[in-house]
Amino acid sequence: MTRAESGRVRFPAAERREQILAVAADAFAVAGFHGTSIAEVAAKVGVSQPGLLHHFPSKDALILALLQQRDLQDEQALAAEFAGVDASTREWLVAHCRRNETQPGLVRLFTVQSAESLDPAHPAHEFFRERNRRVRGHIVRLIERDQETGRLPASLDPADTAAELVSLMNGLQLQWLRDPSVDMCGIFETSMRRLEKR
Amino acid sequence: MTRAESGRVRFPAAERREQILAVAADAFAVAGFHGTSIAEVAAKVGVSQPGLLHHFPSKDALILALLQQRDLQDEQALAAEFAGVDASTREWLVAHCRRNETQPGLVRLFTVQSAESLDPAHPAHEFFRERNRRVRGHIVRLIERDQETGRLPASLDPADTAAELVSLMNGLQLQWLRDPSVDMCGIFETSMRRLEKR
DNA sequence: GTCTATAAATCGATAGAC
DNA sequence: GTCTATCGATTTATAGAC
Repeated sequence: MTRAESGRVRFPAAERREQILAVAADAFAVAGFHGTSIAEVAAKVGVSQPGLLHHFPSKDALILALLQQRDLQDEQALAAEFAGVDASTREWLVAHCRRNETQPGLVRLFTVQSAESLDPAHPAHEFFRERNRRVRGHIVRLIERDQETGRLPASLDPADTAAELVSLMNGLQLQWLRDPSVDMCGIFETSMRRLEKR
Repeated sequence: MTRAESGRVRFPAAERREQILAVAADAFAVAGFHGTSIAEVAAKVGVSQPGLLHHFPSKDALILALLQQRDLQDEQALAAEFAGVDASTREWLVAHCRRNETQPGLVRLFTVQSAESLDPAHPAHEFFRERNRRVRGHIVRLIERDQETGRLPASLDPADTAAELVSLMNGLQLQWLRDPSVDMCGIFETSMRRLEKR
């Protein structure tokens, strides 16, 4: 294995990018950013390491593109599912959870990277800061609307409750990844119904 | 900087070990296992890299010793605080939280390593599996005792509730590390009081 | 679009002197 | 208990050919 044919199996750039992102998603989800080498990703894709860097200029650019793409995809998929539906906070979050239950790889990617990115030197540090801000803001609005319609008690502090719900969801994901027998969404829904009771 | 004096500033083994563990705790908490090099830890301690490896035979041994020591220390400190006290689940867990609030470095170490150790190849994979099992088991017993004394509703499922409380605590830690303005323990206590009602 | 070749740095770990 | 020296493997990234 050295030369013979070289530059074999060419793909359109867009397609090759998707292949790389798919393999990188698994790798970063399992071993984290520093535990994954782009050479290892390239090998699994079936391309040389410089071949990979032709599509993504650096390792930092790769993981950032990966997280942004997957986050956007997931957000849009769920938004489409709830287009025009007047869902309660519980319905919306439980649906999100059920969706997560079908894609453990994606959950693991974001759980691992979320913790790793606490480091200001991590390439996705700002990405996760902003993402967290956005998610909490969204939930705050859901809660406030539920309070107006009486679906949630007015006594709840929207900001604190949003922080609690995000925390519970993130923590349950970690528990579930470590032990899949944990009823992630069942426990979350039980907790949300307790919130609804006066 | 080369030779001149060499082997300077000797320390008793026990003391040097503690110095190494202290520096390693910060490093692994910030950059994770793969993001930290033992040479970097050694330099901050003021010892050569082989000098460090004299006290811990490998990088794996270092982080494992670190996690076990810190976990044991923390567990004993809190156990001493509650010696002979008949604390409720809420009191016990909130006290744990308040203690955590005073040591963000330790919280960060365990939060980051907990996620990173989802990888079966991580040196602390089994450590965190076992630790999680133990912690949840302990909380299950606290809940069952509170149910017997009527401090918690008998309708709660102890195992699911323990998983929920551990998840909420872990998730809040992540939120708090990312944004220290989050009222980690206040939110946790509010959630626990909601559990007690009804 | 993909490769080979290689640079330049860093990694964990060992050997052996003091 | 600590060091220097060094091995061997691995890392990200670039240069340049096809």
